[in-house]
Amino acid sequence: MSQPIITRFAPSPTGYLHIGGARTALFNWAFAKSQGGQFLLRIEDTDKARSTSDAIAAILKGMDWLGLKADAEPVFQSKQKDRHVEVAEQLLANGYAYRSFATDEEIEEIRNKARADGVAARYPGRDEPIADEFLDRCVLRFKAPIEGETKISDQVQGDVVIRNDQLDDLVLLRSDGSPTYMLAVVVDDHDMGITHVIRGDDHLTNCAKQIQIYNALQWDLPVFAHIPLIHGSDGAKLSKRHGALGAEAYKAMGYLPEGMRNYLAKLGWSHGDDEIIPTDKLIEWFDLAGINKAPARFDMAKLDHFNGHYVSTSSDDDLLSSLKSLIEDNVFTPELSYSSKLIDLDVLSSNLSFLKERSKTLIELLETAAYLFKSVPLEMDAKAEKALNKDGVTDILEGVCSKFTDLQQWNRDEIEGLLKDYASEHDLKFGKIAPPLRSALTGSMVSPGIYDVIHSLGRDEVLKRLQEVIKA
RNA sequence: GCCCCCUUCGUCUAGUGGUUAGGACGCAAGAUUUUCAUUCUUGAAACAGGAGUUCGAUUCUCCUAGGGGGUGCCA
Repeated sequence: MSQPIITRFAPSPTGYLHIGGARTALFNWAFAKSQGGQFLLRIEDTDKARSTSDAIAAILKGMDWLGLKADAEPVFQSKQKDRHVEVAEQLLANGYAYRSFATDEEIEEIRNKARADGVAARYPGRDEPIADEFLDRCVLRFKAPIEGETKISDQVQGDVVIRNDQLDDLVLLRSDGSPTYMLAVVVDDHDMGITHVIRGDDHLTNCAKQIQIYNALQWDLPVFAHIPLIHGSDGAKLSKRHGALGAEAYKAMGYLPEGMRNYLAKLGWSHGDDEIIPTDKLIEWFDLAGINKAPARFDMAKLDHFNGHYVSTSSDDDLLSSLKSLIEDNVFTPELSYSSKLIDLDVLSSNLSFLKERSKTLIELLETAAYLFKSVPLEMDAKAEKALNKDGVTDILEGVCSKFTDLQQWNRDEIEGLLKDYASEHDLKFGKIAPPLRSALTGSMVSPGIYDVIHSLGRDEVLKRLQEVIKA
């Protein structure tokens, strides 16, 4: 039996779960699932000054929304401190680390000199012991090899070779005794039995340093896969300006986790020409070989396209629960033109079949459904007003109104038949009667199909809205 | 500065020495239609540049340019 695959997503809790992090998490999750392995979550909070509990909560919520469930409780790196220190001391005992002290000015001088020489920095204490008086102010540095080179065998980047003289003596333990990220990742990945490290390629150079630590510890290396970063639409680093929002923000904008997953999966990974990749296919198809080496740009228009697909193909039940969750959050005030308090979930639920076909996001869907929750007198926009002011409109509305009153069965087919009959009886083109009806019923010239509108409103409301316009 | 990575239509990508360089989003035009959206059809649109290697390069090598990352007692 082969060794089970274990991956992890290891965000630092200094902000929300942004789009790049979400994709890294998705890749780790998809890879683990595709291999029948486990996906773990580790919160890298070794920098206590920058870590916040709000960020932890946001990341957890984001993961949850995206449907990326870890196979175990999250590991908090800060809680592994003792183990990190233990490993650091082992490194010191074996001659792979040294205590170092230098003032900020001295450090800067050392770096400037190293930079001028084109090599990485080395620090006091490396070759001779540090004076006793400084011992309590020392950091513990890794004594990185100077000769030779370090090779990263990366599943995405291929073999990347970096000369050892380019890799500096990083800090393992800060002067207050706390472990740094560089030490902690190595120890935690090892202790958690991580077999595949899939992360952003901003860690590529660091990876070489980490490999040196693995070697000093005589630990086996995990498989590395450094994926390119996501850029904004202008090619620059992703920022708030172009979509580097938290996962929660995408939920608020009406995106579905499925749509997000599909879009994110396609951003930097491909499976031939396949575009629509539902989650079960993603799990079936995902592989490291399909990951692209070039960075990708974030494109909202394509996200919309994928999302629209999932909105219109989701079952009404699934859609309703997403809608409920969105409405409960009540975070879309600026997105929606009316108060979410007016939304009647039962009404919404029974009309999802035609609403979902024309919406790319849930917000769009709710916007399309707005006419359902308005009450007379309706606010008319300019174009609707115009359609109602044409000659003969009142006659048409009155005629249709009385027909509606007598209609036996209030269903779509009957309504369609009624309207068509009315049109032919009065020798009117359908284009003459639909616009004023649409205006009177929705206050707008843009709406779902007129039969759906009429049917969804119900007889009472239809008559009420028509009469309101007729008497005006 | 030094080190590392990247470069196919506007965008996401397929491609792995010989293809009319394919698909998707978006865009344009047309069809359908009661509006909008959908759907359908059609169209415009790419191998960053330069040297090699080769009978033949989008594909292999090198250089240049551009972009990104690293170079922290951040992760």
